[in-house]
Amino acid sequence: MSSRIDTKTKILDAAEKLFAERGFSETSLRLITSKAEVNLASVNYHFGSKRELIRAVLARYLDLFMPAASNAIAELQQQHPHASLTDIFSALVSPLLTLNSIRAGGTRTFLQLLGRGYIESQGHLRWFITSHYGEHLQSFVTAVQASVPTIPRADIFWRLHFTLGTVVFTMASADALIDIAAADFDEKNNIETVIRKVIPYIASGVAVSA
Amino acid sequence: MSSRIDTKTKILDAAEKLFAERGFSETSLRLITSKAEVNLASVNYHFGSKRELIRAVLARYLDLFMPAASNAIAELQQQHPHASLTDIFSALVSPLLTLNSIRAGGTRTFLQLLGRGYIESQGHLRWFITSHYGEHLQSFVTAVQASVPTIPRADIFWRLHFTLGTVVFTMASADALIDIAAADFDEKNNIETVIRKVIPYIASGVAVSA
DNA sequence: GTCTATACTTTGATAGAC
DNA sequence: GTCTATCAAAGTATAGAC
Repeated sequence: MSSRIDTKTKILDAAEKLFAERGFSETSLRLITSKAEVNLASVNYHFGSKRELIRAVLARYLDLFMPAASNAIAELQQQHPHASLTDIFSALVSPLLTLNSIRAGGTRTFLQLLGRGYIESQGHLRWFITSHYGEHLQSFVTAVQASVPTIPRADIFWRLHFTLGTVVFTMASADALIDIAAADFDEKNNIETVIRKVIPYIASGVAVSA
Repeated sequence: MSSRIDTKTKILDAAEKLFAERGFSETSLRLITSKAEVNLASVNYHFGSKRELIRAVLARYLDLFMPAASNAIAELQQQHPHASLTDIFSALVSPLLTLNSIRAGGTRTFLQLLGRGYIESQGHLRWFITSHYGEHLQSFVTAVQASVPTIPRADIFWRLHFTLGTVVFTMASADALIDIAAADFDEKNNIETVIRKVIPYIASGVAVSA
């Protein structure tokens, strides 16, 4: 019985599925609460607003992914003190794919939500992530800096944001791109093959000598 | 007197300014029509819907930029039959900056609108652009393919979409990034310096041998 | 052909009873 | 914690004036 799950979780589960499928603005609270079989007003009671609900949906994934990611970076640095950029980016793949064991399609859902959220939210999500997961992010940035010591810090700042854009945009439109690649080039892709394609692109861009 | 401008243009001017400042979903039609000093219903009369208005605002820029861009590519290919990827991307800078002569801050406004629109619109804008400006896009893709003949077509497809993500996301958040770079690295940037930073990144990523 | 007044529908949010 | 009722704001649609 789904009624054994508490209301808050029922809302999060329904919202996550609908947000990933339809985007945030196209998903009404009434649709979420009807799918979740809870009362409309319970969203406001448990989360305060739709914006906070979006954050909460993402936080469930970020709370798993961020520590796993910075652990993976730390392990990499222990075993390979001079890890390459490609090594660093590749180290994030396993924590990403682990999300599939939490929920079916977890990796895809998380990256789509992150992509859509990062842009639709007009900077609110950027603030939320940097303030809540700043330490994890910093360990990643430090690892990148160590791997390309000749690149000025300011350049690394810009290029990591270029990289964020590449990843976030690609993941937000991953379904459409996979369909197009299948139709035009007869390629069978999934979220993991797309991740594997993007790593050489971003590693090359971050390391380029201007 | 602003009343000498026709209603359609008054709506487009007001909408463009507000969309670039606040984003699409944060800008109501009532705000647009009150700034434009026209009746609310005139948006529906002239454009049919808010979505169509967004398209029309972008189309004013795309109608200028797309032919200018494909002309610039054609000229480059005549003068440098073996132009590099960096040459090709750099050739787009001048058409972009020309938009500043149409309207103050035209380049910045266009790229922000394109960035925000491309993601918020859930694929509708992708369809609109490829169907209305497909020939111009194709001449660009062909030039890229010629400059990196050893890269498979499918890889170029993916990497050009990675590039689109990089550019679109960066431009959509350009104001915030410029502010952060000023605070953290004492850098003074504007939209042109950001464009100059992104070119080596994307040129390197598209050309990388996987 | 254009424009305006007005009303319809959906949405996020909230107050108050239980 | 949950529910009903209700609100204000937003996108949309239409009838009718000019």
